[in-house]
Amino acid sequence: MTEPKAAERDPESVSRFVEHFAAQLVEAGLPRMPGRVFAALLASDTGALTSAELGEQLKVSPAAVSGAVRYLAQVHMVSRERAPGSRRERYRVHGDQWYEALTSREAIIKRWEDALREGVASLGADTPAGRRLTETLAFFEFVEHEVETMMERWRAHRERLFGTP
Amino acid sequence: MTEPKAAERDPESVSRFVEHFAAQLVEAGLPRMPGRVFAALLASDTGALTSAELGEQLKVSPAAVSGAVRYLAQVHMVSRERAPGSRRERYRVHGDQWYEALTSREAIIKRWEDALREGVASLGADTPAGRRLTETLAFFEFVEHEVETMMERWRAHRERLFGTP
DNA sequence: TTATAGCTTCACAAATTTCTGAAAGAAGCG
DNA sequence: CGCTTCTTTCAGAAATTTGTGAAGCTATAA
Repeated sequence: MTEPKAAERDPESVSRFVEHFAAQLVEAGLPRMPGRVFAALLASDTGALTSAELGEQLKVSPAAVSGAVRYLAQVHMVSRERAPGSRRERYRVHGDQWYEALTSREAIIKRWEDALREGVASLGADTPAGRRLTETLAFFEFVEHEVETMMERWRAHRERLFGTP
Repeated sequence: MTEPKAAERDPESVSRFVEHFAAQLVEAGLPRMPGRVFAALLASDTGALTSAELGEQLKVSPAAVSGAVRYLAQVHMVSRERAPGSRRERYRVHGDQWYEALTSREAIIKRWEDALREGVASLGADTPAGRRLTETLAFFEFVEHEVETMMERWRAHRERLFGTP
């Protein structure tokens, strides 16, 4: 073989996946750079990369990485950690953590509900439009609760599939 | 009273709700104009409006309405109907229909799954990264199924709340 | 303490997205 | 059959979003 023993990871393959998956995330509403950063983390072996590594792999400036990571941390899709005694920050995707972030999106649902309640109040609960908004509100409240129990079921299901984490 | 007997709907209140709710939709990833159009339909008494009505209420050109509606129809959030014998098109938000559109987003999930499968294949199922992707894939497959059953539960729940549709 | 590696912030340039006006295309109606 | 009314398409203007380079901060290390 001409290949060195380790480092089986073909950067090209990795990149192809990263860009492709990122594209899907973007289509689902995530801004581009956060999408790429997240995909890169997901495809990394350790599940964590430093700012520099991300910048190099994605061919973007430190500033871009910084912005993307800030976004991802804000929506709880990654966590930042700092190896004690190094000013290198590393960003990690925590399996569970981001499923929660993705599915719950609690904040968003809550805000929808608020907007709907406001609408019902100002249009009148006994008008046709008010009734429609009321039903929509009920739907979101239902979903909110369902998602919670779904995540419990997921944890059980996962353990069954992959063994206790 | 100085108010005429009907038409209790204060255009100002309606507009306030429309813009506020649309803003939430936008934040969740919907393009702006589709968001506004959808909110306007949701807040209408009949649940359906014509192109002209939408354009007037939102103060936008027919072209903008056309584009927005095309988008919404494509993702099944509204349906178009044409009163027989009029070239006026009207757009309707069908309660159930759009919940499904919102939650299922089948196409999107499917594409995520495809991208993940591709990643597992090219990174190797027995690498750490491959294992992470495999688990993520399992999560989506799980969610896909759960959403389906959730919608069944919703229909039951709704009937309990509002009576048979 | 000072030097320095590394992250962040900011102003601006580039690319993308979004809306409009104008013209072209359907479909009922006389 | 043409007229009229409505919708769609298209090119371009306007606004927004994204990413960069450079300067500024912070905290480790010497």
